[in-house]
Amino acid sequence: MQAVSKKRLPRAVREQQMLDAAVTVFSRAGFHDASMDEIAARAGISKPMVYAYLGTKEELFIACLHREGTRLMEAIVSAVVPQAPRAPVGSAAVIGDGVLPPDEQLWRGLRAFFTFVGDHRDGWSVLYRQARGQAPFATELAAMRSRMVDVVAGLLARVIAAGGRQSRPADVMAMAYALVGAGESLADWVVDHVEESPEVTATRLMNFVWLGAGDLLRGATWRPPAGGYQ
Amino acid sequence: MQAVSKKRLPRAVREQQMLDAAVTVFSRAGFHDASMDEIAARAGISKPMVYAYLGTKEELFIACLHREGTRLMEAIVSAVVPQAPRAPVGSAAVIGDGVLPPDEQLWRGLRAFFTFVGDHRDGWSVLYRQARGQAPFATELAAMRSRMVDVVAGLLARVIAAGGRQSRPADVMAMAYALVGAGESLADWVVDHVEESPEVTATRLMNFVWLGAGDLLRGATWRPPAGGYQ
DNA sequence: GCGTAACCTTACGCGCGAGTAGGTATCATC
DNA sequence: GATGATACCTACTCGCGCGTAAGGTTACGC
Repeated sequence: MQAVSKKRLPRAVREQQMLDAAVTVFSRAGFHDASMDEIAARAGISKPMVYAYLGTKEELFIACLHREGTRLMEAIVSAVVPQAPRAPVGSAAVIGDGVLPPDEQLWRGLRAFFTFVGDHRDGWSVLYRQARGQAPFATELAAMRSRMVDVVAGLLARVIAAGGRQSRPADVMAMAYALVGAGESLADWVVDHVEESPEVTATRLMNFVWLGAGDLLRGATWRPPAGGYQ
Repeated sequence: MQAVSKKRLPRAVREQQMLDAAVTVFSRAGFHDASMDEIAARAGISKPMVYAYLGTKEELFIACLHREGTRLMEAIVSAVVPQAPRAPVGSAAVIGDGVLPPDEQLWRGLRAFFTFVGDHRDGWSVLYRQARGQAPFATELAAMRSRMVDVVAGLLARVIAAGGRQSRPADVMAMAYALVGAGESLADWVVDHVEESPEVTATRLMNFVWLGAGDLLRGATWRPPAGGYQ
Protein backbone atom coordinates (compact mmCIF):
# COMPACT_ATOMS: atom_id res chain seq x y z
CA MET A 1 0.00 0.00 0.00
CA GLN A 2 2.59 2.53 1.09
CA ALA A 3 -0.22 5.06 1.22
CA VAL A 4 0.39 8.24 -0.72
CA SER A 5 1.05 10.99 1.79
CA LYS A 6 -1.10 9.51 4.51
CA LYS A 7 1.24 11.42 6.72
CA ARG A 8 0.32 14.62 8.48
CA LEU A 9 1.63 17.66 6.75
CA PRO A 10 2.35 21.17 7.97
CA ARG A 11 -0.22 23.80 7.33
CA ALA A 12 1.70 25.69 4.66
CA VAL A 13 2.01 22.61 2.48
CA ARG A 14 -1.61 21.61 2.81
CA GLU A 15 -2.73 25.12 1.97
CA GLN A 16 -0.87 24.98 -1.32
CA GLN A 17 -2.36 21.58 -2.11
CA MET A 18 -5.81 22.93 -1.39
CA LEU A 19 -5.22 25.95 -3.58
CA ASP A 20 -3.98 23.72 -6.38
CA ALA A 21 -7.10 21.59 -6.13
CA ALA A 22 -9.34 24.62 -5.89
CA VAL A 23 -7.86 26.26 -8.96
CA THR A 24 -8.37 23.08 -10.94
CA VAL A 25 -11.95 22.54 -9.84
CA PHE A 26 -12.98 26.18 -10.10
CA SER A 27 -11.55 26.44 -13.57
CA ARG A 28 -13.42 23.39 -14.76
CA ALA A 29 -16.79 23.94 -13.11
CA GLY A 30 -17.01 27.63 -12.39
CA PHE A 31 -17.45 29.11 -8.94
CA HIS A 32 -20.98 27.97 -8.20
CA ASP A 33 -20.91 24.53 -9.73
CA ALA A 34 -17.70 23.68 -7.95
CA SER A 35 -18.34 21.85 -4.69
CA MET A 36 -16.24 22.19 -1.59
CA ASP A 37 -16.42 18.43 -1.15
CA GLU A 38 -14.83 17.88 -4.52
CA ILE A 39 -12.08 20.38 -3.83
CA ALA A 40 -11.37 18.75 -0.50
CA ALA A 41 -11.36 15.29 -2.04
CA ARG A 42 -8.99 16.35 -4.80
CA ALA A 43 -6.66 17.86 -2.23
CA GLY A 44 -6.68 14.53 -0.40
CA ILE A 45 -8.21 16.06 2.68
CA SER A 46 -11.62 16.43 4.29
CA LYS A 47 -13.85 19.43 4.02
CA PRO A 48 -13.54 20.93 7.50
CA MET A 49 -9.81 21.29 6.92
CA VAL A 50 -10.47 23.56 4.00
CA TYR A 51 -12.71 25.72 6.12
CA ALA A 52 -10.17 25.74 8.92
CA TYR A 53 -7.33 26.89 6.71
CA LEU A 54 -8.76 28.93 3.87
CA GLY A 55 -12.19 29.88 5.18
CA THR A 56 -15.38 30.28 3.20
CA LYS A 57 -15.85 29.18 -0.39
CA GLU A 58 -15.75 32.82 -1.37
CA GLU A 59 -12.56 33.44 0.59
CA LEU A 60 -11.05 30.35 -0.96
CA PHE A 61 -11.80 31.63 -4.43
CA ILE A 62 -10.27 34.98 -3.63
CA ALA A 63 -7.18 33.25 -2.33
CA CYS A 64 -6.91 31.45 -5.68
CA LEU A 65 -7.37 34.73 -7.47
CA HIS A 66 -4.60 36.31 -5.48
CA ARG A 67 -2.12 33.53 -5.87
CA GLU A 68 -2.57 33.17 -9.60
CA GLY A 69 -2.68 36.90 -10.18
CA THR A 70 0.51 37.44 -8.23
CA ARG A 71 2.26 34.68 -10.10
CA LEU A 72 1.24 36.18 -13.42
CA MET A 73 2.40 39.64 -12.43
CA GLU A 74 5.69 38.31 -11.15
CA ALA A 75 6.31 36.31 -14.31
CA ILE A 76 5.80 39.39 -16.44
CA VAL A 77 7.72 41.82 -14.29
CA SER A 78 10.72 39.56 -13.91
CA ALA A 79 10.80 39.07 -17.67
CA VAL A 80 10.65 42.77 -18.39
CA VAL A 81 13.06 43.94 -15.73
CA PRO A 82 16.53 42.52 -16.33
CA GLN A 83 17.65 42.13 -12.73
CA ALA A 84 15.73 40.58 -9.92
CA PRO A 85 13.01 43.10 -9.09
CA ARG A 86 13.20 44.82 -5.73
CA ALA A 87 10.35 47.27 -5.93
CA PRO A 88 6.87 45.98 -5.06
CA VAL A 89 5.19 43.99 -7.78
CA GLY A 90 2.80 45.95 -9.94
CA SER A 91 4.20 49.39 -9.22
CA ALA A 92 4.66 51.20 -12.49
CA ALA A 93 8.01 52.52 -11.35
CA VAL A 94 9.53 49.09 -11.65
CA ILE A 95 9.12 49.19 -15.38
CA GLY A 96 9.27 52.90 -16.01
CA ASP A 97 12.99 53.11 -15.38
CA GLY A 98 14.03 49.88 -17.03
CA VAL A 99 17.14 50.04 -19.16
CA LEU A 100 15.81 47.93 -22.03
CA PRO A 101 14.42 49.61 -25.14
CA PRO A 102 10.63 49.79 -25.12
CA ASP A 103 10.00 47.38 -27.96
CA GLU A 104 12.09 44.76 -26.24
CA GLN A 105 10.27 45.39 -22.97
CA LEU A 106 6.95 44.99 -24.68
CA TRP A 107 7.94 41.85 -26.46
CA ARG A 108 9.38 40.28 -23.34
CA GLY A 109 6.24 41.13 -21.46
CA LEU A 110 4.03 39.58 -24.11
CA ARG A 111 6.13 36.47 -24.34
CA ALA A 112 6.12 36.04 -20.58
CA PHE A 113 2.38 36.56 -20.54
CA PHE A 114 1.58 33.96 -23.19
CA THR A 115 4.08 31.55 -21.69
CA PHE A 116 2.40 31.88 -18.33
CA VAL A 117 -1.01 31.31 -19.80
CA GLY A 118 0.21 28.27 -21.68
CA ASP A 119 1.75 26.82 -18.54
CA HIS A 120 -1.09 27.70 -16.17
CA ARG A 121 -4.23 27.24 -18.20
CA ASP A 122 -6.32 26.52 -15.14
CA GLY A 123 -5.06 29.55 -13.31
CA TRP A 124 -5.82 31.73 -16.27
CA SER A 125 -9.32 30.33 -16.55
CA VAL A 126 -10.04 31.05 -12.94
CA LEU A 127 -8.79 34.56 -13.27
CA TYR A 128 -10.33 35.68 -16.50
CA ARG A 129 -13.23 33.40 -17.25
CA GLN A 130 -14.74 32.86 -13.82
CA ALA A 131 -14.03 36.04 -11.90
CA ARG A 132 -15.56 38.21 -14.59
CA GLY A 133 -19.15 38.92 -13.69
CA GLN A 134 -19.60 37.36 -10.25
CA ALA A 135 -20.11 40.45 -8.15
CA PRO A 136 -17.71 39.90 -5.23
CA PHE A 137 -14.78 38.97 -7.44
CA ALA A 138 -15.25 41.37 -10.30
CA THR A 139 -13.82 44.26 -8.31
CA GLU A 140 -10.91 42.18 -7.14
CA LEU A 141 -10.14 41.24 -10.72
CA ALA A 142 -10.71 44.75 -12.00
CA ALA A 143 -8.04 45.98 -9.63
CA MET A 144 -5.52 43.50 -10.98
CA ARG A 145 -6.47 44.26 -14.51
CA SER A 146 -6.07 47.94 -13.97
CA ARG A 147 -2.59 47.38 -12.58
CA MET A 148 -1.81 45.64 -15.85
CA VAL A 149 -3.31 48.45 -17.86
CA ASP A 150 -1.34 51.03 -15.90
CA VAL A 151 1.88 49.19 -16.52
CA VAL A 152 1.17 48.97 -20.23
CA ALA A 153 0.05 52.58 -20.39
CA GLY A 154 3.25 53.63 -18.65
CA LEU A 155 5.25 51.74 -21.22
CA LEU A 156 3.38 53.32 -24.11
CA ALA A 157 3.73 56.77 -22.60
CA ARG A 158 7.45 56.23 -22.32
CA VAL A 159 7.63 55.23 -25.96
CA ILE A 160 5.81 58.36 -26.95
CA ALA A 161 7.97 60.56 -24.78
CA ALA A 162 11.09 58.96 -26.26
CA GLY A 163 9.80 59.95 -29.68
CA GLY A 164 9.52 63.53 -28.46
CA ARG A 165 5.79 63.65 -29.02
CA GLN A 166 2.86 64.71 -26.88
CA SER A 167 -0.07 62.48 -26.06
CA ARG A 168 -3.36 62.86 -24.29
CA PRO A 169 -3.65 60.51 -21.32
CA ALA A 170 -7.09 59.30 -22.40
CA ASP A 171 -5.72 58.18 -25.74
CA VAL A 172 -2.84 56.33 -24.16
CA MET A 173 -5.20 54.73 -21.70
CA ALA A 174 -7.48 53.56 -24.48
CA MET A 175 -4.54 52.11 -26.35
CA ALA A 176 -3.46 50.27 -23.23
CA TYR A 177 -6.97 48.90 -22.76
CA ALA A 178 -7.12 47.75 -26.34
CA LEU A 179 -3.74 46.09 -26.07
CA VAL A 180 -4.58 44.28 -22.87
CA GLY A 181 -7.86 43.12 -24.37
CA ALA A 182 -6.12 41.87 -27.47
CA GLY A 183 -3.72 39.96 -25.26
CA GLU A 184 -6.51 38.36 -23.26
CA SER A 185 -8.32 37.34 -26.38
CA LEU A 186 -5.26 35.72 -27.87
CA ALA A 187 -4.65 34.08 -24.52
CA ASP A 188 -8.00 32.34 -24.82
CA TRP A 189 -6.91 31.22 -28.25
CA VAL A 190 -3.70 29.83 -26.79
CA VAL A 191 -5.59 27.99 -24.07
CA ASP A 192 -7.68 26.15 -26.63
CA HIS A 193 -4.90 25.60 -29.16
CA VAL A 194 -2.06 23.74 -27.54
CA GLU A 195 -0.03 23.69 -30.73
CA GLU A 196 0.52 27.46 -30.82
CA SER A 197 3.78 28.44 -29.18
CA PRO A 198 3.84 31.47 -26.88
CA GLU A 199 6.73 32.90 -28.89
CA VAL A 200 4.77 32.90 -32.10
CA THR A 201 1.68 34.34 -30.49
CA ALA A 202 3.70 37.07 -28.83
CA THR A 203 5.39 37.93 -32.10
CA ARG A 204 2.08 38.11 -33.91
CA LEU A 205 0.58 40.48 -31.40
CA MET A 206 3.79 42.44 -31.27
CA ASN A 207 3.63 42.94 -35.01
CA PHE A 208 0.03 43.95 -34.92
CA VAL A 209 0.46 46.34 -32.07
CA TRP A 210 3.89 47.74 -32.57
CA LEU A 211 3.53 48.66 -36.19
CA GLY A 212 0.23 50.25 -35.33
CA ALA A 213 1.73 52.04 -32.39
CA GLY A 214 4.71 52.96 -34.51
CA ASP A 215 2.59 54.82 -37.03
CA LEU A 216 0.57 56.49 -34.33
CA LEU A 217 3.64 57.59 -32.49
CA ARG A 218 5.07 59.05 -35.66
CA GLY A 219 2.00 61.25 -35.73
CA ALA A 220 -0.02 59.42 -38.34
CA THR A 221 -3.77 59.48 -37.77
CA TRP A 222 -6.60 57.69 -39.44
CA ARG A 223 -9.79 59.66 -39.62
CA PRO A 224 -13.18 59.37 -41.24
CA PRO A 225 -13.42 60.99 -44.70
CA ALA A 226 -14.00 64.74 -44.49
CA GLY A 227 -17.71 64.46 -45.20
CA GLY A 228 -18.05 61.83 -42.55
CA TYR A 229 -19.54 58.41 -43.19
CA GLN A 230 -23.17 59.50 -43.36
CA MET B 1 -56.39 52.55 -9.74
CA GLN B 2 -56.27 52.01 -13.46
CA ALA B 3 -53.91 49.12 -12.79
CA VAL B 4 -50.76 49.06 -14.84
CA SER B 5 -51.22 46.32 -17.41
CA LYS B 6 -53.31 44.17 -15.13
CA LYS B 7 -54.73 42.97 -18.41
CA ARG B 8 -53.91 39.65 -19.93
CA LEU B 9 -51.42 39.90 -22.71
CA PRO B 10 -50.63 37.69 -25.67
CA ARG B 11 -47.77 35.29 -25.32
CA ALA B 12 -45.37 37.07 -27.64
CA VAL B 13 -45.57 40.27 -25.62
CA ARG B 14 -45.11 38.56 -22.27
CA GLU B 15 -42.14 36.65 -23.57
CA GLN B 16 -40.38 39.86 -24.49
CA GLN B 17 -41.17 41.37 -21.08
CA MET B 18 -39.75 38.29 -19.43
CA LEU B 19 -36.63 38.43 -21.54
CA ASP B 20 -36.19 42.11 -20.71
CA ALA B 21 -36.48 41.35 -17.01
CA ALA B 22 -34.20 38.35 -17.28
CA VAL B 23 -31.48 40.29 -19.07
CA THR B 24 -31.57 42.96 -16.40
CA VAL B 25 -31.47 40.57 -13.49
CA PHE B 26 -28.90 38.22 -14.98
CA SER B 27 -26.62 41.11 -15.82
CA ARG B 28 -26.76 42.46 -12.30
CA ALA B 29 -26.53 39.27 -10.29
CA GLY B 30 -24.96 36.71 -12.57
CA PHE B 31 -26.58 33.46 -13.60
CA HIS B 32 -26.58 31.64 -10.30
CA ASP B 33 -27.34 34.49 -7.96
CA ALA B 34 -30.29 35.58 -10.07
CA SER B 35 -33.54 34.10 -8.81
CA MET B 36 -36.40 33.09 -11.00
CA ASP B 37 -38.78 34.71 -8.54
CA GLU B 38 -37.08 38.04 -8.98
CA ILE B 39 -37.16 37.79 -12.74
CA ALA B 40 -40.84 36.90 -12.65
CA ALA B 41 -41.59 39.75 -10.26
CA ARG B 42 -39.74 42.26 -12.40
CA ALA B 43 -41.63 41.08 -15.45
CA GLY B 44 -44.88 41.66 -13.54
CA ILE B 45 -45.82 38.03 -13.76
CA SER B 46 -45.63 34.93 -11.60
CA LYS B 47 -43.01 32.26 -11.78
CA PRO B 48 -44.87 29.36 -13.39
CA MET B 49 -45.55 31.60 -16.38
CA VAL B 50 -41.87 31.94 -16.98
CA TYR B 51 -41.49 28.18 -16.90
CA ALA B 52 -44.47 27.75 -19.19
CA TYR B 53 -43.13 30.15 -21.81
CA LEU B 54 -39.36 30.11 -21.67
CA GLY B 55 -38.65 26.87 -19.81
CA THR B 56 -35.84 26.18 -17.39
CA LYS B 57 -33.57 28.82 -15.91
CA GLU B 58 -30.85 27.55 -18.17
CA GLU B 59 -33.07 27.72 -21.23
CA LEU B 60 -34.14 31.20 -20.22
CA PHE B 61 -30.55 32.33 -20.04
CA ILE B 62 -29.82 30.87 -23.43
CA ALA B 63 -32.83 32.66 -24.84
CA CYS B 64 -31.40 35.92 -23.50
CA LEU B 65 -28.06 35.08 -25.01
CA HIS B 66 -29.64 34.48 -28.38
CA ARG B 67 -31.75 37.58 -28.44
CA GLU B 68 -28.96 39.92 -27.41
CA GLY B 69 -26.44 38.23 -29.64
CA THR B 70 -28.71 38.45 -32.64
CA ARG B 71 -29.44 42.09 -31.97
CA LEU B 72 -25.75 42.86 -31.78
CA MET B 73 -25.02 41.02 -34.98
CA GLU B 74 -27.85 42.72 -36.78
CA ALA B 75 -26.77 46.15 -35.61
CA ILE B 76 -23.30 45.59 -36.94
CA VAL B 77 -24.25 43.97 -40.20
CA SER B 78 -26.84 46.58 -41.08
CA ALA B 79 -24.28 49.30 -40.38
CA VAL B 80 -21.66 47.71 -42.56
CA VAL B 81 -23.87 46.70 -45.44
CA PRO B 82 -25.39 49.77 -47.11
CA GLN B 83 -28.76 48.30 -48.11
CA ALA B 84 -31.07 46.29 -45.96
CA PRO B 85 -29.39 42.92 -45.57
CA ARG B 86 -31.06 39.94 -47.18
CA ALA B 87 -28.55 37.20 -46.57
CA PRO B 88 -28.69 35.39 -43.22
CA VAL B 89 -27.14 37.26 -40.36
CA GLY B 90 -23.61 36.31 -39.56
CA SER B 91 -22.76 34.79 -42.91
CA ALA B 92 -19.44 36.16 -44.02
CA ALA B 93 -20.72 36.53 -47.56
CA VAL B 94 -22.90 39.42 -46.48
CA ILE B 95 -19.85 41.50 -45.84
CA GLY B 96 -17.41 39.99 -48.27
CA ASP B 97 -19.12 41.50 -51.30
CA GLY B 98 -19.99 44.86 -49.83
CA VAL B 99 -19.35 47.84 -52.05
CA LEU B 100 -17.85 50.06 -49.36
CA PRO B 101 -14.10 50.40 -49.01
CA PRO B 102 -12.70 48.22 -46.27
CA ASP B 103 -11.64 50.98 -43.92
CA GLU B 104 -15.12 52.44 -44.01
CA GLN B 105 -16.62 49.01 -43.41
CA LEU B 106 -14.38 48.48 -40.43
CA TRP B 107 -15.09 51.87 -38.97
CA ARG B 108 -18.83 51.51 -39.40
CA GLY B 109 -18.68 48.11 -37.78
CA LEU B 110 -16.76 49.42 -34.82
CA ARG B 111 -19.03 52.40 -34.39
CA ALA B 112 -22.11 50.21 -34.54
CA PHE B 113 -20.55 47.85 -32.04
CA PHE B 114 -19.69 50.50 -29.46
CA THR B 115 -23.01 52.20 -29.98
CA PHE B 116 -24.81 48.95 -29.32
CA VAL B 117 -22.82 48.31 -26.19
CA GLY B 118 -23.50 51.81 -24.94
CA ASP B 119 -27.21 51.42 -25.55
CA HIS B 120 -27.53 47.87 -24.24
CA ARG B 121 -25.16 47.68 -21.31
CA ASP B 122 -27.16 44.96 -19.64
CA GLY B 123 -27.32 42.86 -22.74
CA TRP B 124 -23.62 43.19 -23.22
CA SER B 125 -22.96 42.18 -19.63
CA VAL B 126 -25.05 39.08 -19.98
CA LEU B 127 -23.29 38.11 -23.13
CA TYR B 128 -19.69 38.72 -22.30
CA ARG B 129 -19.36 38.84 -18.55
CA GLN B 130 -21.74 36.08 -17.46
CA ALA B 131 -21.68 33.55 -20.26
CA ARG B 132 -17.90 33.25 -20.20
CA GLY B 133 -16.92 30.34 -18.02
CA GLN B 134 -20.26 28.73 -17.07
CA ALA B 135 -19.97 25.42 -18.89
CA PRO B 136 -23.31 25.18 -20.72
CA PHE B 137 -23.17 28.71 -22.10
CA ALA B 138 -19.51 28.98 -22.93
CA THR B 139 -19.94 26.94 -26.10
CA GLU B 140 -22.98 28.93 -27.12
CA LEU B 141 -21.05 32.14 -26.70
CA ALA B 142 -17.94 30.77 -28.34
CA ALA B 143 -20.02 30.08 -31.44
CA MET B 144 -21.23 33.66 -31.60
CA ARG B 145 -17.80 34.99 -30.94
CA SER B 146 -16.33 32.88 -33.66
CA ARG B 147 -18.90 34.21 -36.11
CA MET B 148 -17.65 37.67 -35.22
CA VAL B 149 -14.06 36.62 -35.64
CA ASP B 150 -14.83 35.07 -39.01
CA VAL B 151 -16.48 38.22 -40.21
CA VAL B 152 -13.54 40.32 -39.13
CA ALA B 153 -11.05 37.86 -40.55
CA GLY B 154 -12.92 37.96 -43.85
CA LEU B 155 -12.71 41.70 -43.86
CA LEU B 156 -9.00 41.68 -43.13
CA ALA B 157 -8.36 39.07 -45.78
CA ARG B 158 -10.19 41.21 -48.28
CA VAL B 159 -8.03 44.18 -47.37
CA ILE B 160 -4.93 42.13 -47.87
CA ALA B 161 -6.13 40.74 -51.18
CA ALA B 162 -7.00 44.25 -52.34
CA GLY B 163 -3.40 45.22 -51.61
CA GLY B 164 -2.26 42.36 -53.85
CA ARG B 165 -0.46 40.61 -51.01
CA GLN B 166 -0.47 37.06 -49.70
CA SER B 167 -1.30 36.13 -46.14
CA ARG B 168 -1.24 33.00 -44.10
CA PRO B 169 -4.69 32.18 -42.70
CA ALA B 170 -3.33 31.63 -39.20
CA ASP B 171 -1.90 35.14 -39.14
CA VAL B 172 -5.13 36.69 -40.33
CA MET B 173 -7.04 34.67 -37.79
CA ALA B 174 -4.79 35.83 -35.00
CA MET B 175 -5.19 39.43 -36.08
CA ALA B 176 -8.94 39.01 -36.07
CA TYR B 177 -8.82 37.51 -32.59
CA ALA B 178 -6.69 40.35 -31.33
CA LEU B 179 -8.99 42.92 -32.85
CA VAL B 180 -12.13 41.37 -31.42
CA GLY B 181 -10.47 41.14 -28.03
CA ALA B 182 -9.42 44.77 -28.18
CA GLY B 183 -12.98 45.69 -29.02
CA GLU B 184 -14.39 43.73 -26.11
CA SER B 185 -11.95 45.28 -23.74
CA LEU B 186 -12.80 48.79 -24.86
CA ALA B 187 -16.45 47.86 -24.64
CA ASP B 188 -15.99 47.13 -20.95
CA TRP B 189 -14.40 50.54 -20.65
CA VAL B 190 -17.39 52.10 -22.38
CA VAL B 191 -19.81 50.30 -20.08
CA ASP B 192 -18.16 51.78 -17.03
CA HIS B 193 -17.51 55.23 -18.49
CA VAL B 194 -20.74 56.75 -19.65
CA GLU B 195 -19.08 59.92 -20.77
CA GLU B 196 -17.12 58.28 -23.59
CA SER B 197 -18.95 58.50 -26.89
CA PRO B 198 -19.06 55.44 -29.14
CA GLU B 199 -17.75 57.55 -32.02
CA VAL B 200 -14.63 58.53 -30.16
CA THR B 201 -13.99 55.02 -28.93
CA ALA B 202 -14.46 53.61 -32.39
CA THR B 203 -12.08 56.17 -33.85
CA ARG B 204 -9.47 55.41 -31.24
CA LEU B 205 -9.54 51.71 -31.92
CA MET B 206 -9.67 52.35 -35.64
CA ASN B 207 -6.51 54.38 -35.42
CA PHE B 208 -4.77 51.80 -33.34
CA VAL B 209 -5.77 48.92 -35.53
CA TRP B 210 -5.83 50.37 -38.97
CA LEU B 211 -2.45 52.00 -38.89
CA GLY B 212 -1.06 48.79 -37.48
CA ALA B 213 -2.82 46.76 -40.10
CA GLY B 214 -1.76 49.26 -42.73
CA ASP B 215 1.91 48.72 -42.02
CA LEU B 216 1.49 45.00 -41.87
CA LEU B 217 -0.36 44.91 -45.10
CA ARG B 218 2.34 46.95 -46.75
CA GLY B 219 4.67 44.13 -45.83
CA ALA B 220 6.37 45.67 -42.82
CA THR B 221 7.26 43.20 -40.09
CA TRP B 222 8.56 43.67 -36.62
CA ARG B 223 10.87 40.99 -35.41
CA PRO B 224 13.10 40.34 -32.46
CA PRO B 225 16.70 41.55 -32.94
CA ALA B 226 18.82 39.06 -34.89
CA GLY B 227 20.55 37.67 -31.81
CA GLY B 228 17.22 37.21 -30.12
CA TYR B 229 16.36 38.66 -26.76
CA GLN B 230 18.38 36.24 -24.63
C1' DG C 1 -74.48 32.43 -23.00
C1' DC C 2 -71.87 28.61 -22.67
C1' DG C 3 -67.82 25.71 -23.61
C1' DT C 4 -63.09 25.65 -23.99
C1' DA C 5 -58.62 27.06 -24.33
C1' DA C 6 -55.25 30.13 -22.99
C1' DC C 7 -53.64 32.97 -19.31
C1' DC C 8 -52.30 33.34 -14.56
C1' DT C 9 -52.11 32.31 -9.48
C1' DT C 10 -50.98 30.47 -4.72
C1' DA C 11 -48.60 27.22 -2.24
C1' DC C 12 -45.69 23.53 -1.79
C1' DG C 13 -41.87 19.39 -2.41
C1' DC C 14 -37.46 18.48 -2.32
C1' DG C 15 -32.53 18.02 -3.46
C1' DC C 16 -28.21 19.87 -3.07
C1' DG C 17 -24.36 21.63 -1.04
C1' DA C 18 -22.31 25.26 2.22
C1' DG C 19 -20.98 25.30 6.69
C1' DT C 20 -20.39 23.04 11.69
C1' DA C 21 -20.33 20.24 16.04
C1' DG C 22 -17.80 17.35 18.43
C1' DG C 23 -14.46 13.91 18.67
C1' DT C 24 -9.84 11.22 17.55
C1' DA C 25 -5.01 10.61 16.26
C1' DT C 26 -0.29 12.35 16.01
C1' DC C 27 3.52 15.30 17.31
C1' DA C 28 6.60 18.17 20.28
C1' DT C 29 8.60 19.08 24.59
C1' DC C 30 9.89 18.94 28.82
C1' DG D 1 4.42 9.84 29.78
C1' DA D 2 1.64 13.85 30.88
C1' DT D 3 0.28 18.22 28.56
C1' DG D 4 -0.69 21.05 25.20
C1' DA D 5 -1.15 21.97 20.55
C1' DT D 6 -1.99 21.00 15.87
C1' DA D 7 -3.64 17.98 12.18
C1' DC D 8 -7.55 15.59 10.84
C1' DC D 9 -12.15 12.97 10.62
C1' DT D 10 -17.33 11.41 10.39
C1' DA D 11 -21.69 12.81 10.35
C1' DC D 12 -24.83 15.90 10.73
C1' DT D 13 -28.10 20.67 10.16
C1' DC D 14 -30.48 23.74 7.51
C1' DG D 15 -31.69 27.32 4.28
C1' DC D 16 -32.29 28.53 -0.28
C1' DG D 17 -34.35 28.49 -4.55
C1' DC D 18 -35.59 25.57 -8.70
C1' DG D 19 -39.31 23.48 -10.47
C1' DT D 20 -44.46 21.88 -10.20
C1' DA D 21 -49.37 20.41 -8.89
C1' DA D 22 -53.76 21.89 -8.80
C1' DG D 23 -56.83 25.13 -9.21
C1' DG D 24 -58.98 30.17 -10.56
C1' DT D 25 -60.23 33.65 -14.16
C1' DT D 26 -60.66 36.04 -18.50
C1' DA D 27 -61.45 36.13 -23.53
C1' DC D 28 -63.17 34.36 -27.60
C1' DG D 29 -65.70 31.21 -30.95
C1' DC D 30 -70.13 29.84 -32.25
